[in-house]
Amino acid sequence: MNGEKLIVKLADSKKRTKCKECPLHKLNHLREFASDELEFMDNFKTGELNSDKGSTVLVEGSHSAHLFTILSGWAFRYKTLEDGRRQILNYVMPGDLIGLQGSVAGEMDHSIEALTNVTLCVFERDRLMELFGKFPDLGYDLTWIAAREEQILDEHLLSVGRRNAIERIAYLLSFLYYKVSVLSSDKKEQINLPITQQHVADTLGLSIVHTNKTIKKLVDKKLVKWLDRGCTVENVAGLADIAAWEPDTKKIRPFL
Amino acid sequence: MNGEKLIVKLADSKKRTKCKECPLHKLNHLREFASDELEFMDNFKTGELNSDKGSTVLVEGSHSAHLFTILSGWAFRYKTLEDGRRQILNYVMPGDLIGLQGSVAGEMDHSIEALTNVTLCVFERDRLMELFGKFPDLGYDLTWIAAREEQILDEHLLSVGRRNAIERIAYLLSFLYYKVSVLSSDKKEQINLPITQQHVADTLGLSIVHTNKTIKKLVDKKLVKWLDRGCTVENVAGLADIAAWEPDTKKIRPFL
DNA sequence: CGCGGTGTTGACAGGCTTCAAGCTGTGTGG
DNA sequence: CCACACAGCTTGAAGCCTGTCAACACCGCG
Repeated sequence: MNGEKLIVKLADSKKRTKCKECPLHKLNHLREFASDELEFMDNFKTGELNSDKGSTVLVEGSHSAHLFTILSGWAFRYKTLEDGRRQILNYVMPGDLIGLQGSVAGEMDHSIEALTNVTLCVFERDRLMELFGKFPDLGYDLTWIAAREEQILDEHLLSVGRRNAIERIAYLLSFLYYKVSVLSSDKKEQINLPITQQHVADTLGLSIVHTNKTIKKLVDKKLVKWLDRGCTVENVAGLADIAAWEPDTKKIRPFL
Repeated sequence: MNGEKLIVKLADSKKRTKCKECPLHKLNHLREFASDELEFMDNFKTGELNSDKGSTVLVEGSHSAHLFTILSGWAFRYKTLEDGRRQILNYVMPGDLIGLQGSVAGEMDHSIEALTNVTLCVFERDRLMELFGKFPDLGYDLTWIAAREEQILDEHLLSVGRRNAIERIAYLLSFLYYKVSVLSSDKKEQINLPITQQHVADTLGLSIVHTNKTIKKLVDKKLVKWLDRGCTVENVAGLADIAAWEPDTKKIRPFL
């Protein structure tokens, strides 16, 4: 459990990037916008937000009036029990939407913490109905996004419920590898995951000690390397094999 | 794991209930439809389907062209690993929607099995875009439903990842209790859950033996009774207390 | 320099799984 | 009407996977 800072600052509004110039559009796994959609989004967007590494972006129980899309950086969603036991639910990175539950259910039932410095795109939830009314395609995309998140949670639940320690870790690392890999255009580049072993443990329902010893087995098999505060995947296929898991290869996905 | 029958039969079309006369509207936790919405839904609905207890309603990997709402009966969503280990993801009962993932992602990534005899309402997924176009409110509801399911999966993941055996079982039984309780108007009636200990084990990532021994502890504390193929909850508050869980008390929810 | 976050390792305990056997009730067929 | 099979529930024993406790090494940082 990290010492939780609540440092969230509004970015200089002058630095606000126009949706038209959104760097995420360069990524070829995200669907294209029609020009009127883009115009609406630019208006729907009310600003940007920066969160420092380690800070809490959204707190469980808050009544946030916002929706966010990650522009840069990593974060993770998590819940805790009264006595402090923490369960990481999923990881979010550029192009991912957060806060939909708060917008729809009225209250966040999980928190979000920044793994690295993070820049967020802020949307007004009050205008969500307008989005559904004027741009049915975007409304459909929102449902798509929610259903996709559900699919991922299904897979995580299968892992935590039925895979053993080494299978779980192999699953998580290959899952994250594939999730990040679509974000970098340079395929040669080594992919580094900015997580600690504590994060792995809290994602998979394991203790930190056992996680450490199990990761060591994967390192010995030369499937991954563990560096300071992070790991690099050396053999994804080997990992996916241990986990008996195959990634979703569908390319294009919607985003807001 | 049950011997899987694949008996799914189309109900006699004469028996089709009009959406206007849908028995689910009597339930006061479901939101009301506007009359034009109701008319559209009646048209959107293409028929009804009956599934026998124990049969598989939807199979992982299938490209179903349908969406379903449960009219009566219980079922559960699950995934399996190659070697047969099974993880139950969630339970569905009257008013719940299934098949959204198949509609949105193109392919089901989990299966659904009937716990009791089940009657389903069938919708054409081809007309989903029409729904979003003509009835933004219904589109919003769909997103709401998907986000709500996500919320439940978050809670399950927390349980399986971080709660111990007795907490997990206490959580699951009180969760199911609250989920069913809104369905019966008669509050005095004892609530019976038509699941076996094997289902409990497969939902919570436990072995059947340990599940049995842990349930015995709850029975000894007079929190539940276990009957033949099912259990009755005697003290929900006691269960929720063990699990350190509080149910979502929000009343009204959308449905299709 | 000292401190806190992170990773590493060993010893030990215990929660949970596996194996195995038996019990009960229900349904089916001769 | 009884034999038999089968599904679900119980119970005991043995052992492993995983958690807890404890100590230490490393490193960046105030």
